[in-house]
Amino acid sequence: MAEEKEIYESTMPSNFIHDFINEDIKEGGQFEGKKVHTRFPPEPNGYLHIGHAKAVYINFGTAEKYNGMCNLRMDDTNPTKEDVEYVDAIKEDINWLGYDWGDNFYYASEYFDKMYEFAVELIKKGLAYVCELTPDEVRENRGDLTTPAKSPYRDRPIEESLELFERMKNGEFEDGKMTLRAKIDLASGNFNMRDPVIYRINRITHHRTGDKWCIYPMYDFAHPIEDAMEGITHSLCSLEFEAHRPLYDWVINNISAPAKPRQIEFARLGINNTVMSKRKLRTLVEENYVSGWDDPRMPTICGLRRRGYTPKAIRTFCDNIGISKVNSIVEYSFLEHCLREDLNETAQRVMAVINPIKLVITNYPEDLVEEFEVENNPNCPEDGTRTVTFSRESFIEREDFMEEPVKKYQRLYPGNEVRLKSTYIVKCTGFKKDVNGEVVEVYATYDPETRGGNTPDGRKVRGTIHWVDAKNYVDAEVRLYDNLFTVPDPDSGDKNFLDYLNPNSLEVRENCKVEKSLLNAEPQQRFQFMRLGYFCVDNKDSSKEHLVFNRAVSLKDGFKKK
RNA sequence: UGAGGAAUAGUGUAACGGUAGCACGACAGACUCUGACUCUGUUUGUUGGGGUUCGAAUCCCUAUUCCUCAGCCA
Repeated sequence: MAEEKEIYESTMPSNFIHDFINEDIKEGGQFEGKKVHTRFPPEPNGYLHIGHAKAVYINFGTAEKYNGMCNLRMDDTNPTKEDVEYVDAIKEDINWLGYDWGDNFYYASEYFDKMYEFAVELIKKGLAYVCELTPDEVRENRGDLTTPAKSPYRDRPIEESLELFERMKNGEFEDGKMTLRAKIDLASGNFNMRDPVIYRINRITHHRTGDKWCIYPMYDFAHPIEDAMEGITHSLCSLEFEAHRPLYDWVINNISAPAKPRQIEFARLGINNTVMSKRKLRTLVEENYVSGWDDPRMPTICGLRRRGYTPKAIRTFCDNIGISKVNSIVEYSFLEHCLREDLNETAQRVMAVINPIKLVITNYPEDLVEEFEVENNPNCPEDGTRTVTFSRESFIEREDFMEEPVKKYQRLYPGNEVRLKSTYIVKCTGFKKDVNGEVVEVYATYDPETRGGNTPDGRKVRGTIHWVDAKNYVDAEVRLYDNLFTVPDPDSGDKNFLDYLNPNSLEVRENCKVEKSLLNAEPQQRFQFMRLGYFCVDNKDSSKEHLVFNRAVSLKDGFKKK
């Protein structure tokens, strides 16, 4: 997959975050003279999806634009859900998207010692205390929108908290028995400030630190420290952390922080007809509604990759959806547009028939086989040509013949002429039906004067259809995809999102006929099947013996909609 | 009900007191050996109500709607 890596020049349009950064780095700004330093901090507990791609784009893209740096950091402060399995997958996906963190790869767990020290510092300053409330009791004492919280342990003497915290660390108390809480403001309208828990006891083997720790810091305490330790200037995150910013700043301002990063929040990405939450994606995988995290219908990065998406298409998508603080839902068709735009430039054209029916040219010699040169990409003459063979019998799409044509139909029907792409003009003379009344063969005659598909007499032939020589083809399996969900927003409404699953999101065509040139196709290679769409060689199931193609996206069809 | 955010064409996003623009979509046409691509044109918008100003999407007031927060998740 390394060959997919490209160097991009920054095309990132400006946005409100860049406005803030410009203020910060100019003369007199809080980061004057400093290099812009961002970070992308996924928790290694699942696979990255297109929503993460936006966050990756914003953090890495911003650093790139300002000639700064972006760290990749695994935010592994809660071993309960985390696993190394995800670390490598996350790295691969970010890399594939075209971003490079260089040596700046970190784990939040690297800072556990430092975080412990900072916690002790807070206790010593009288800004944190050990609390013995159970989770239920904490909830009961939290108060509500108008009444303040209660915390019976908040006046515990500093020395006592210091001792208890150390004993917490040493494993003297059972899980959940005690927490360390920051002493802030029990009456705050912002619940995050009502003496938030910053350390909990949790005896779980951590995938990095093993059993060294039985206490783990909470996100709100850990994250600002992680950022400060790495010299992050701008900590860019999504909107739901807005209410956490006062706490983020409180931590930074009350410990001996080596740096004072600035948190800026942006709206996360929503796309219609799919779901984006890790929990729901996990459900789809674990309950076998899809074949895995990389099922081509999934909005995961690995799913999109397998489907045939390109890093460039995803980056263009991010460039064009913009960055703001408005919660919005982007249309899935816009993502598809970005893919078509890229693949139209780069994908080689080939002919494939995914719903075959036999076409017999009755006046063509039985044993003649002709060769024709076909352009690989008419929009890109420098991509050259390839040779295809043509003989008396070909496969064409069933949809390209109609016994009784509908209005404006310009393909094959009795008496009508079409061009077989690059070869001859043929005229439909008849067809054969089986006992069920199903058309099984179409007959036509060809006009030898039109070799190459030209009309020396200047007559207009409206339709051009693709075909595959019945003497020279390869069988293939083609997988066609539709939206995973039938409604724009499966999350809304009273029903479970699973109730909106599209039963027809996957259609497998086993008996497809493709050009022989496709025998040399590599996994993940993308093509335009003429008139059908852009297809990608499946990176798991395809082999020389059994070719499998995924349709990444169809071509726009100006006919159907009329 | 407390706190914090946000409202610009169907969708997304600009305009930072001075002509509401761009992209996608839709529609119409041109071109075409892909009913694709490309090209041309059309369509549709500042949440409501007040105010300040020569001038308001932008500033002020007010109303409305939507989002986030009461995990020992991140």
